[in-house]
Amino acid sequence: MNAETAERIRAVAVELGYRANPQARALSTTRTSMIAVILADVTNPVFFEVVRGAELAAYEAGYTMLLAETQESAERERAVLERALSTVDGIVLTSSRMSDSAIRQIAKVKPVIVLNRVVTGVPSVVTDNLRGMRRAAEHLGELGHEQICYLAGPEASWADGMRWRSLREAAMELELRVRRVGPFAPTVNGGVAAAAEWGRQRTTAVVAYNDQMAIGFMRGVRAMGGQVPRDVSVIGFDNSNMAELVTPALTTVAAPLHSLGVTAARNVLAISRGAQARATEAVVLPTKLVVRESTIAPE
Amino acid sequence: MNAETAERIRAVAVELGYRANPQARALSTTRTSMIAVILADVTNPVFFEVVRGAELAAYEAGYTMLLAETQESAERERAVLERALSTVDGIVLTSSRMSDSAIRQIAKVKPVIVLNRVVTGVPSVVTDNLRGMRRAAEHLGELGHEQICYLAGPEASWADGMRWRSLREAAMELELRVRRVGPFAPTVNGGVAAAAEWGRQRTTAVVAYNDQMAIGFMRGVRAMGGQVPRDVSVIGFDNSNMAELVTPALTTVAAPLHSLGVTAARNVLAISRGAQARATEAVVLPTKLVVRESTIAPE
DNA sequence: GTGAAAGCGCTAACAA
DNA sequence: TTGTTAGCGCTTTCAC
Repeated sequence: MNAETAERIRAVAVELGYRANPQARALSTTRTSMIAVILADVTNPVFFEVVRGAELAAYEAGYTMLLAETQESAERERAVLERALSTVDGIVLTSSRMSDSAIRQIAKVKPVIVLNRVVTGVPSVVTDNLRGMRRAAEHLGELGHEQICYLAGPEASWADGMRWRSLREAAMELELRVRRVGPFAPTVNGGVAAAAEWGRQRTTAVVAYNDQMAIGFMRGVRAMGGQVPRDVSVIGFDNSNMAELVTPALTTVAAPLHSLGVTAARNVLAISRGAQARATEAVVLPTKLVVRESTIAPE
Repeated sequence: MNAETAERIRAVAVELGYRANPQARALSTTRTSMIAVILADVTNPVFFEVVRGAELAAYEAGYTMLLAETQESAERERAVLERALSTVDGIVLTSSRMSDSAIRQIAKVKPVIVLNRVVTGVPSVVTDNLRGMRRAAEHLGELGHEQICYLAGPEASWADGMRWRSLREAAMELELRVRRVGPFAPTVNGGVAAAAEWGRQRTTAVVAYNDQMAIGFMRGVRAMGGQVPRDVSVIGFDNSNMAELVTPALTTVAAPLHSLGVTAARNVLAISRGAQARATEAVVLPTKLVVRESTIAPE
């Protein structure tokens, strides 16, 4: 058949509204052109850009994104994974509640990329927590603060552990004192609770596990009659869209949310197409400190 | 085969990690147990709860949700739909950019539910804009305002048309004066632009197309040296999670975001299972006015 | 290069 | 009831 007739056939096909049946194709090729993104909470602004990035990367590669929310429930995460597993060509796991070994198990069956967490043997994409926290500490140091209180996020969170350790190390080098309160839920309400805790032994500066907590903290301080940044400087983490809408606008470590999503999706696609995963090496994406109104020099 | 052996087989099956292949099943049944949710902008807080509701309803019914973002591009919407169409059992269309007839076309091929828009012949689920706007007008009237400025959203938006008309009617009955400025983009920046426009002929009260615009408006007013609510009362629409985080906290008409998502998903599933769609009747979900700090009596 | 046929893993219709 | 078989619509292999 020559190229011209092929073209004509194609033309008639679209005219007739013919669409290849993806299920039939999938059945013989075992590839569905779909990837799954699993996350704990669609409501968390941190994920917006991640989801958008992943969807964009998928779209560009001709893939469709399937999104499932686990509502922070391990049981639901299993159920969701169970369902998606045989339907997709790869999985992006965000804020998973599962154990490392459970994740490795899944990774044996389908390509998996873990986001913001390191699981040995499974490729991952993470934020550069280390340098992010370092910049936060430097900023505070430059302003003249001498003591920092870290508002910890969820206990089991890999990212929380990294952030706290990074902050502590940076503080040590810069000769700042740090302490840690928590753990708290990584939400606005968690931040409010953290404010109460902080109130019992105040510091002139606070670094929160994430923006949501930082925002809650500011609110808590205000409820206690205090004022940010006059009474306490606060730094968040993520630079979610909330950060600049809040008053005072939040100084925060900007995580590369969009890139995180794009990179994760691309990598999972690459692996599913047979690329050799440089398994052990996590891809580390850079952060940057965004200084806004919530940090000033102490009195 | 008796029930007992059936059970044993089942047991062995899970032990062996057997999973029915969904593609093969879909091929013979023509049902995939997936629904698609199409939206313009994952980043818009209005959709969080909608998406969550839809995902929840899907999950409970044993379905998986496929999410696609159109980035406000009609072309992308087509492409996305093209891809999803033969992969899902039903489609929830949110903030579609397509024409009514294009939507009807799709609805012929697969069950479709339209959200926050009425397309004759296609079942839809909408917010009760009428009573919502009426409550907003009443609230302002009770406070003693006599003139209201409506900050219009996107021109082509069905919801914008409804909201403006509803507000105007309510105002007329309550003997308030209203005018309309815009259209503006339904975003924070759109609201900032609206503030400039409003500044040329001020009113003591403003009702915005949505929360995002209301927030942008407040910011714009502040940038112009004004203060909310002292200089102008403002009411948003949606009660997205931003509304209570902003300072001053935003008075807003709460749209039933979660129910919208749940209802849409359930209905599309029902139709796909053969339920007779009460085609023409849109399901209208109730709103409620949430009074916070951004509205007070005029001076 | 072109065409025919087998088979992907399931469901449903049909015999037994 | 139980067992058998014919497809679902594609891809791929294999013979021509």
